[in-house]
Amino acid sequence: MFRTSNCGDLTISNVGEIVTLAGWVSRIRDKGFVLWIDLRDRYGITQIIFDEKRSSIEFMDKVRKIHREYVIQIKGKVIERESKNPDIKTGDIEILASSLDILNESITPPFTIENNTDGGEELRMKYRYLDIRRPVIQKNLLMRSNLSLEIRKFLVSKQFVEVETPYLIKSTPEGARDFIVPSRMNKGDFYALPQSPQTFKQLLMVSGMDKYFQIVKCFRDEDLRSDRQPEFTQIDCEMSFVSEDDVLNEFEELIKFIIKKFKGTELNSFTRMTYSEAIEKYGSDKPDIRYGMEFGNLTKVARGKNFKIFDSQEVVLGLSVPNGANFSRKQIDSLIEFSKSHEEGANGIVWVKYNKDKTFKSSVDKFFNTKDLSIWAKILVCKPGDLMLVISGQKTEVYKQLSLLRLELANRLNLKNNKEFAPLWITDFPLFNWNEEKNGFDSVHHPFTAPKDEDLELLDKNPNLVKSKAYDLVLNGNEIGGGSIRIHNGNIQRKVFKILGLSEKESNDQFGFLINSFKYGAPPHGGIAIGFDRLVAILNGNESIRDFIAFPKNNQGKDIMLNSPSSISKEQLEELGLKINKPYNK
RNA sequence: GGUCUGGUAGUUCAGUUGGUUAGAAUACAUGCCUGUCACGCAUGGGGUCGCGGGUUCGAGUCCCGUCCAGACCGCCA
Repeated sequence: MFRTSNCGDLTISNVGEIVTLAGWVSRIRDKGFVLWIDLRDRYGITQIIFDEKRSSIEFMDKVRKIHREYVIQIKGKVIERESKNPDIKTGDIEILASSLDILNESITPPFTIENNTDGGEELRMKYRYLDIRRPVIQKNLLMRSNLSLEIRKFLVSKQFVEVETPYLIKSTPEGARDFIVPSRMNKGDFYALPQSPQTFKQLLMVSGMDKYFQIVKCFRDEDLRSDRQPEFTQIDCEMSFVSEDDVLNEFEELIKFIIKKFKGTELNSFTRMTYSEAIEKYGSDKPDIRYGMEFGNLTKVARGKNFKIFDSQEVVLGLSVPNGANFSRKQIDSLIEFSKSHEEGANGIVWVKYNKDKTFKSSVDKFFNTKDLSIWAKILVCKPGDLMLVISGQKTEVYKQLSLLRLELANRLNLKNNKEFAPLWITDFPLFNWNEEKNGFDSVHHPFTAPKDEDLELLDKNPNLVKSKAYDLVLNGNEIGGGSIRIHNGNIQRKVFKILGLSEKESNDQFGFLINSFKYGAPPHGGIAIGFDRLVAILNGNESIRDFIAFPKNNQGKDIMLNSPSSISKEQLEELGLKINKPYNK
């Protein structure tokens, strides 16, 4: 038997027992007369003691051959420590070793295997198997495992059925780029990896599966971010005979259940906000509502006061910074600098301090008197002691700029509370947006999203104004899920494809199977997909998802441990009927 | 595709206006240490300053190119 206990097991109640432990050598503290080893495994750390008085000299010599990350097996007696360590679970005891086996040696690891490692990102990824030895990463993966288990339990209790859908599917030019897989048996043809199991889950509804879910890998060949990987995991769900409210309620319950289970927090009903409301108030379709600073529209009241900049611009928007009146000139300048530094940066920011003594001090005192500024303060819900920041310009740009400024302020003022969870539903997205480049409409969500019933007529007249039955789930300023009620009527589906610029032939080639299926009695249906990686990360107060994925890829989509992607042999290429263009043929 | 930041010891970083033998911490090795737990103390080894070119009497430092990494924009139905 390799071990009778693990390194997190033993406590004061085990004193006197003879035990065998196995694990990795985390730390060695050699005091000469006595030597301690911190033995580590997934379950914890147990201190092993080797003592000159109680062990032979030969044994001590053997012990001194051990180094960090050696895999050792220890037999010994559990004893109570003379000086205890209250910081760890096993801190009251130690093992007085009587025998030692070195199961495997280790060269010196390239970085320290500790929660506060000295290793940089790249090195950790190259030696990810060592990185995962760090308790903090193991904790993340463990949490991920538990979370997926609890989600499965919840969904199954709600009569969802997990169905696996294929990974080798058909490429469609709509939406994100596909990862492409060449077919050997059908030379010149290609599979694509799914961006999501979207069409399959809809077909499962046509099949009468009623409630489907899958915790599933999805693939998108787009550029990465700290919260975006080319392959990622979604909690993919679909339900039949449901309205928007039904889906929102069901998954609100799921998120509440998760946060209660893992964070012990009881959440109230989620805020629901239409897309246009979110833009009006926060300039973003994924606002972080943990802190206020909602926008106010000053266009009407700020114009006509001879301040030419405002008079000449489309909109004047502002927000109020809590306790901002004591900002120094330098702080305000640096905010203005920040705003300018962005690509679509603001030309300038007008600031107004609403002092504690209810006087105003502003950069536009020449143009606006106390009465004017009091009106601004009312609109921006600015209290004495706060600071108003005002931007003017072209509408969409001002919203963007002010939204960026709001996020920056939250960072600078430390307004993001990691322990707080502020979920939010965004509803009533537009169905289409205009794509200047292709001079045509794109789906905001995806082409299977149903238009609002009351907007059906607008499909023909003015697609721009059509609202959809789409919704996003936002948590602390991160989009963690999105879905919609789908089109289940072939005619409407065809019409939408047409508006998106697909010919009859193209839509039949790409989605004929789906439109056909609708002819056989498709039930009304809808669903949602929740980003599992992001959910795990955010539940742990982290916006980067890499530390919650066992083997993530880097910025360039590379796995630097495997050194992938990589070239393939001539023989493989031939077998697939592929030829690589010169510049890429290394 | 673009913008910004970085690349110096195994690792994380410092390195002034271009000027002597490129430093610190940590890791590693050796020795000491009667209760450590980020143990402590002493000693020691360890460098293609990412790579290529240029300016200069002289380049880690300045210039050009290039590669790599990270953050962001575009992109992500």
